[in-house]
Amino acid sequence: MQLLLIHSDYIEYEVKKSTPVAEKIEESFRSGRLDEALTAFIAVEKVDESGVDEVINKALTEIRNVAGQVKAENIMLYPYAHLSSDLSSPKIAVSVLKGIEKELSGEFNVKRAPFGWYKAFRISCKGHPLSELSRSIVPEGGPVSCGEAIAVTDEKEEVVSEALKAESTAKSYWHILTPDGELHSIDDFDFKGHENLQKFVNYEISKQRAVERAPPHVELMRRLEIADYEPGSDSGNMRYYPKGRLIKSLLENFVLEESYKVGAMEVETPLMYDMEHPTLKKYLDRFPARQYSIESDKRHMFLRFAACFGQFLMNHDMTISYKNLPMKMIEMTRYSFRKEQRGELVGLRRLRAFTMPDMHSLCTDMEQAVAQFDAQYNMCIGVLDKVGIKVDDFEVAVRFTREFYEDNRDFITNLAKTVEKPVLVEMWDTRFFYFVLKFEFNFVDALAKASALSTVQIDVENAERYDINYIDTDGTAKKPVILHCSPSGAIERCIYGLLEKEAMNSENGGVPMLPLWLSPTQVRIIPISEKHMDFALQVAEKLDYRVDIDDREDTVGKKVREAGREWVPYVVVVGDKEVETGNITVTVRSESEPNKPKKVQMTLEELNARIGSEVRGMPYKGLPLAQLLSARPRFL
RNA sequence: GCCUCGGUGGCUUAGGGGUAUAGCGCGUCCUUGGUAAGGACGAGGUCGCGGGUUCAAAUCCCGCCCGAGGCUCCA
Repeated sequence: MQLLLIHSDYIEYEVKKSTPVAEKIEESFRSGRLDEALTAFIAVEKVDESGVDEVINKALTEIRNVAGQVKAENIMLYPYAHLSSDLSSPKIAVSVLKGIEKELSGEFNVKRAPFGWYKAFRISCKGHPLSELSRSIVPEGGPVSCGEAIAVTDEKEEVVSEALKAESTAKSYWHILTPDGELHSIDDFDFKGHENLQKFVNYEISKQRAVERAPPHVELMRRLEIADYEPGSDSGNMRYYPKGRLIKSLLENFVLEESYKVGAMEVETPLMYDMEHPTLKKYLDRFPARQYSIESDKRHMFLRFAACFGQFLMNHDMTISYKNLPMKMIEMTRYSFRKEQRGELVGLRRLRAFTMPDMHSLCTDMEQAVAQFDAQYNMCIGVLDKVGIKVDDFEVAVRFTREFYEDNRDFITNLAKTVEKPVLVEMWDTRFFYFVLKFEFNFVDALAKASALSTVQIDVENAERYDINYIDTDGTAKKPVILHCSPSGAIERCIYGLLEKEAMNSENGGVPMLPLWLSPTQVRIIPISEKHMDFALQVAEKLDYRVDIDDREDTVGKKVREAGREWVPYVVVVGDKEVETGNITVTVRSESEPNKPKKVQMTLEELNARIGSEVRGMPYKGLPLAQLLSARPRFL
């Protein structure tokens, strides 16, 4: 069903001429008018025939919902065939319209325009934000658009699909699940000791999102010369300075390495796709709004918003045996593009072009998929932990259908046990999305805003849609269950999380810094005067990590201050004393307090060993900028 | 789409009918300094764009563009 809702000052109609399918009407029915009315233009479609009652119920939910929001007491039901090119039989259509009319007539003043007549009508749309809305309603089990294919591993409101439309009609049951397996209602749950979860719940359910200042990471990303807005591009497309590029690159490599460890094959797929491709066309014809589109000669392309497209199309062409399953594929999408609305973009939190690891696992059946889900849940915890975002820094949301829960109760409980804290649960009576089970780890920032990082979903639809098969033991082709997984979430969002975390740390009287393996400068050497430069160079030579030298003509005090502002983890001042002994005094940022630097005497070997043990197993790259600070340009 | 605020040298910013502050940064020089900003001098701006009012507009008025935040919305 296609539903177009117009909140109007008035709507009036008058029948002109009957069509062959016209319903018989009384004289009084030939014209009608309602003032201050919500008009529902309705086209009943072929697919609705498979679930008439359900479609009626969904339509009622929509209409009641909107009528409530705009405070309309009068409702005009107006059959409007032109909203769809695939109409139901007239008989069904009339029964649906009458069904809706009957249900609404108790609560509202309802009129229904006659079906099957050419009618003249006049309407005066109010023009406020809620005054014009359209909805598509599809019965469960009916064909759905291929759009869910592109569904997303990044965050809930970006899940792209028919399912999203259905979301407004989907009834969500919210709970808090504690590690003991108890499902608590949100209202009764005592959030003492779980303040972040409270914030997350407020954000997610109560939609408390107002905030009075810019997020702290925006200033930090610029001051630390990580990333910046690029006025020459579209909003939400950032530029990354050398330090930011280093951090991103290390994070990207790290997530890829972790994926290789669990057996994922890295692939690369195109950034743009043809809108006319048969598998994608239907979806894109219907919902052209959210992606960048590109005219290329005569072809009309769009930019991907995840790697699902490319990988599923690749899977479709592959020959896959049950012996190959579970089969994992990953791509570090640089970039995924989503044309988010202007006002939704913020710093590194929400972008229009972002880097997201997107891994898909093909599994033989639900049992294997659930086992994989469990393994990947734990993998995601480990990945974020090493990135520097600990279990305490995020809140877990688990979303599933009631049916899945009843079949897998212990499994779900175990998810809360694993993180040893209560998690937010969203449960649906019926499956509106392409997945039956999903989790996300949500970072709650300095302003109590939540955003999803890692996520895994069990997808039970797209193997069918993309016609992806594997050959089972008996020689027949079967459809796999597919897991979507973003082990870390968007890379930019990890950086945002780290910066926000340190901003909070700083506000609480801590000394902010990035994890050592991500710090652009790991050791800063400050020679006291020019005559100590030789020694400084020797020290730099003997250290194995990213070491730079502040050789600028400034006072020692100023250089120390600047090293602090850059969050340099180890600062070494060298002068006559060091030249004499050959040993160094190191200011250790991680053990310092504001205005109370922690200084430790050590040898170069000891410093090397100390850094080595802290960054063991993590990716490494050399300095992203000149070693001598005097040779570095300023980026802002 | 709506609301608020903003657009002045590379950055941050003051001011506001008579073409303009200051700090940082940058350059030159002095200082060769031991853990959170040493000093002096200098270069650098048609005050977002277009129109209007005026003897005179960066300043007032109108329109537009761009940015930040919020709201709303979001296949």
